[in-house]
Amino acid sequence: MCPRIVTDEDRQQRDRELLDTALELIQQDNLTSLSMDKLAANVPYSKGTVYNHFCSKEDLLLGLCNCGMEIVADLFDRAAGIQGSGRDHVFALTYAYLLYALLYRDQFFLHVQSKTPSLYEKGSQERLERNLQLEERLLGHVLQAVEQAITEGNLQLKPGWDSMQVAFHLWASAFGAIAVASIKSQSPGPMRVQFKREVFNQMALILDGLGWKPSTSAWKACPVLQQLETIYQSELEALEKQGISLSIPATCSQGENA
Amino acid sequence: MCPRIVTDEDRQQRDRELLDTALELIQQDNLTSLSMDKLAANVPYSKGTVYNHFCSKEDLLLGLCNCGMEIVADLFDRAAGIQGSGRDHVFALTYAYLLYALLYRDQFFLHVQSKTPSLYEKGSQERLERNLQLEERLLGHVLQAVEQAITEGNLQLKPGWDSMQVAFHLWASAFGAIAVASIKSQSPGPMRVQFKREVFNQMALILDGLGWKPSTSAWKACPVLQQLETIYQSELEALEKQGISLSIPATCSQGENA
DNA sequence: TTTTTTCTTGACGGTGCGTCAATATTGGCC
DNA sequence: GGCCAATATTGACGCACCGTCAAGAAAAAA
Repeated sequence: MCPRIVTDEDRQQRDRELLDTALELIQQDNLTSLSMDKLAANVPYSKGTVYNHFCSKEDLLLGLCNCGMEIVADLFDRAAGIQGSGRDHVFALTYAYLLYALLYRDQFFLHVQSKTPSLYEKGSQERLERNLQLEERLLGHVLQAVEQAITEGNLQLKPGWDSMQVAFHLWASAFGAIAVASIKSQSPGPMRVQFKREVFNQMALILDGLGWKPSTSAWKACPVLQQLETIYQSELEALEKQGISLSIPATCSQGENA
Repeated sequence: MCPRIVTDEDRQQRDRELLDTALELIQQDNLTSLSMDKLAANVPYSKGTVYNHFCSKEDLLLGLCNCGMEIVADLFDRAAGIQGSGRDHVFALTYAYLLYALLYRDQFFLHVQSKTPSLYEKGSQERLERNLQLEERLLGHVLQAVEQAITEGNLQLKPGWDSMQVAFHLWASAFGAIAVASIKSQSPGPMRVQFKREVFNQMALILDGLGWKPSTSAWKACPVLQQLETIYQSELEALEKQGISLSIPATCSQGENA
């Protein structure tokens, strides 16, 4: 139809088209059932052309992962816009990340896989770089919240620590809690804990451990939750359609160890 | 060779033989390169017989995951045997889990995957049950440390909390930190944090957040580390052979927020 | 020895990944 | 317009992998 004139917009647009179709296929079935042939069959291009955009299946997965990280970046951007303390912003980021994990579970776990040799060894240079960029951008939001708390005077770094370390701990802790919550709430076995609620409790524990003031109980009353339910209204509605509600923080058991 | 007499020991023994060969193949290459044909080719049985033991590839992976969990269970058993406070035991369990993740990375991540529909929907009933049993056993060790701390008087549960919740947070936090550490220390991108060391810092943060006494600095001096290096001597040597050292806790930056 | 039961085998169908020679499309040139 | 070169597209092909199953082998029973 239109060869030779693909070098710019066209290419980007078809990239998106392919990724969007792939995402649809994932949502219809699941990630493991996605195949390059299936993608090619559901798109007005042939397999060869698909391989012109993604050098391997792993590269496609990397593309989907990056797609997801862009969604998170957008959620984080909105979280950064709320009115509130550094601690409020940590809460907002956690909320956003949990929202993402519940809405896009496959892509959430792709984020881990993208760091694994089996993926990144077969991804294109271009997409790997984008992956690092996006990671940087996400971590930047966390760092910003940490530094806000420091300038507010609510957080004093312990000797030998820097903000990056703090950001790392916040990230790792949120990831762990959300991963376990996301897994446990959809797998067989005993369900002894309200996992989604515990995500926020865990962040509170970390913050308390860091000596990050004010203490946890502030979350209950503060108007951040209402702000969040406003800025994430469409995402929350999408979640409700899937039968999942996220009315956790209001009933969050609080750790009042001032 | 010997049909009809397979109903008991024979079957178990071949199960192990198959799993052991599969583990060898994984260590030679990697998890993704493992295939049922390859396994059958490296074993004195045919593919059909392999499928007599594992109803699908996913079932084999589940078997490998269980294998790994048994290793962890063994490490945890040894950790439970050390002399020390509840906090020391948490430290020891963290140490053991990190050791496991570094030595058997693929199996560590299989533990997550085993909770994902794409795996557990195709696993055999038998192996799924065993998986839950093992999970129970591992969590039991964490619970035990929590309850030891409570009876010692070092940990007082906040109102509305129970030991299971505490164990969940310890587990999720350790998992997150170790996962991120394991991933980041073997993938491209900036390396701004000594990830392995931070695993212990993160646990300290959680403990501090829980109000779990005594405060963190105790780890540095306590004789637990020496005990650990004794009971995990062979594992540490195996790790060194791979060029990874685990001399972290001694230089662990301590959070002294009593 | 023969029959029956149990276990093993590997060839086969179906699917997925990635390649590449053949084909189609377009821009430039005469 | 007609022709050439450069580029994009196609889908059939080779290879690997998963899971099955009819045919066959081995042991126990008769």
